[in-house]
Amino acid sequence: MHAYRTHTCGELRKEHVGRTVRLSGWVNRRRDHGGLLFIDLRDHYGITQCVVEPDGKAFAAADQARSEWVLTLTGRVVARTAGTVNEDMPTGEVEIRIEDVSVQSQAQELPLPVFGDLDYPEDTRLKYRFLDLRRERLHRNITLRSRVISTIRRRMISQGFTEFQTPILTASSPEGARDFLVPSRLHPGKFYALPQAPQQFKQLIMVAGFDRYFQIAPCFRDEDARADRSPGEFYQLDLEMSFVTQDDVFAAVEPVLHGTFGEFADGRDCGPANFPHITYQDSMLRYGNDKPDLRNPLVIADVGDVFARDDVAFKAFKDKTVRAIPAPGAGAQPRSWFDKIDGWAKSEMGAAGLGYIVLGDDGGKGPIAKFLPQPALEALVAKCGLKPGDAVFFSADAKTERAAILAGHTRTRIGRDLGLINDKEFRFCWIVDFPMYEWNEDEKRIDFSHNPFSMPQYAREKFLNLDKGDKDTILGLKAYQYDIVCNGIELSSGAIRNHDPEVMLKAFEIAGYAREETEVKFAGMLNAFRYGAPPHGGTAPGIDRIVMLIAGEENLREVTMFPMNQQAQDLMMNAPSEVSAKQLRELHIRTVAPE
RNA sequence: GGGGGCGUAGCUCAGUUGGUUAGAGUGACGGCCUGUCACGCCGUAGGUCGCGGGUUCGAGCCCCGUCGCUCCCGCCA
Repeated sequence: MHAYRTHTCGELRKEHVGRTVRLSGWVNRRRDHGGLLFIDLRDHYGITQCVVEPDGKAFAAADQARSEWVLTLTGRVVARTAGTVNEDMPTGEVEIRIEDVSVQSQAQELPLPVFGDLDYPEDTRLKYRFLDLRRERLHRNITLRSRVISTIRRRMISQGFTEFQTPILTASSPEGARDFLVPSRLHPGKFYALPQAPQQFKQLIMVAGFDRYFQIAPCFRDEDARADRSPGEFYQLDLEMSFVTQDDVFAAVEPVLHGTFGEFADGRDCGPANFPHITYQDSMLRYGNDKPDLRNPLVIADVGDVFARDDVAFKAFKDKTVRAIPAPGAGAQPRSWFDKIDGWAKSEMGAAGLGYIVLGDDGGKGPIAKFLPQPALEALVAKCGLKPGDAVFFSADAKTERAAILAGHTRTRIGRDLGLINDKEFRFCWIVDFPMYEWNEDEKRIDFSHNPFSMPQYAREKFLNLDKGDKDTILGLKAYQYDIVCNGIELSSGAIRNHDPEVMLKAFEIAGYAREETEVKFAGMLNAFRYGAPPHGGTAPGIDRIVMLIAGEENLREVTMFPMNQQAQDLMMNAPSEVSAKQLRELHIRTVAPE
């Protein structure tokens, strides 16, 4: 007989009755009846009830065992009598009569119980991650993650993509997020950077003629965390294709994502196989962000012109962008509901507040209703598609973008509050036509608004002839830049790339990088483009976010095996940590305490 | 860097208007129990109420500061 097990804890059924078997696992639960001792033994595969009576020779040893001890139990499989069968367990028709107990490992009193599904504090869960991972929810999520990655690989390969690895130690690049730096021992004062994404490498792979690349790629960005943004590191399904238009990329990615979600949907509706296209501009207006949750039926309307009317005397909204967020049926909500929404906008969103109007059968009610005479109210109702019993909130700001963003948050808040969001569906869309540049008000200059390597949607000759005086034209330029969004989560960002060295130098010049500087910073890629570069493009869906959505979780930590906390610390491994003076000397590094 | 929430037993939480010795469940330990599967019953131990200061006759509760966790804003090509 094997030293540890003949079967797993999830394996035994009626047909095994009579066999002598050996199981190993953790004590999930112990029930002591004095005259009868039950031990539920758990491993990766399941749980099996084991039982021993006081006159059995194994009783004394079994009686010692406590939660989470690791035991090897040997005994005969017996059928449970009618009435003692547990129909909730796959192994519930049988149990093991314990004849021999071998203690492999003991456990101290647990800081985090494995049994049960209570919530525990995040820092405890992170410090004792190995215990949390034993619990059903995380164990299931992490296993799901593996299956999702496995199916993605299979789908990519079957579509003719080839997986390659790219360097982890590379060069820092300007633009984009803050880099993680690694000091060089051999080159004093110089640093490697961990890749924010294998962006340049995958483009070089296209220049190298490999045609269709993908990788489950680790990416590193030193930016502050969010629930859907892990601190430090995350994984992308990085992919790139040669000789493709934007539509070719869409056609390649849609079946992979839609198919993967469908495979694990478990009854949830994944929407159409071809994702609808929404322009960036439309998305900002109608949904108040560039990652709309299309499960939410609310649509924002621009109503600045209503408040600009001569017969409307509400000064606070004059000369401002005003966006209206409908709240269908909210007329039935108590006054406190409206106050709560308004208070939320003030405290959490830093807004001046949200005006609102409730539509009765005989006109509008609410703090600002009196400023709208009947014709203005009718115009508002028509624009927002309101009916009696509905309410409408207003987000107003002198800055259009601020008004739009507040409206977006409000749309989300109201959609959730009113229970309008169906959590049994996935709604995908492409956000297209992102602006190439944006105005940086703080530093009074033009910045790339997204990926600096994207191809502008503008004729080559005209683009090369742009100069500083064409600011309006430049800020109006769109790029072949697109995102995939699912249920309000940005899953993917991609572009048709700029493979023309002259256009690329010009693109950087517009964003304030001298030609010489661009030549140095992107020497490898620019140089490559001068030796025959195919038109190419791609995208990079976030693996962690895909798994999070499929698992129905709201936080990436629930689908990450060993996550860091919001302050980018690993509480289990104690990272980051101090290093020895010798290590620092070797790296030519001296630390300076913050002020 | 800024804002919101939380912090009481190993763990999950309650704790009224500021008022006697800070409670419950769970876990741990001991005892009883032959069919449980969140077993049940009895008992014992377990507390710097995150930390520091203040107000008060009196602070878990009020005020100020600080630390930790978390969510959000900034940031994230």
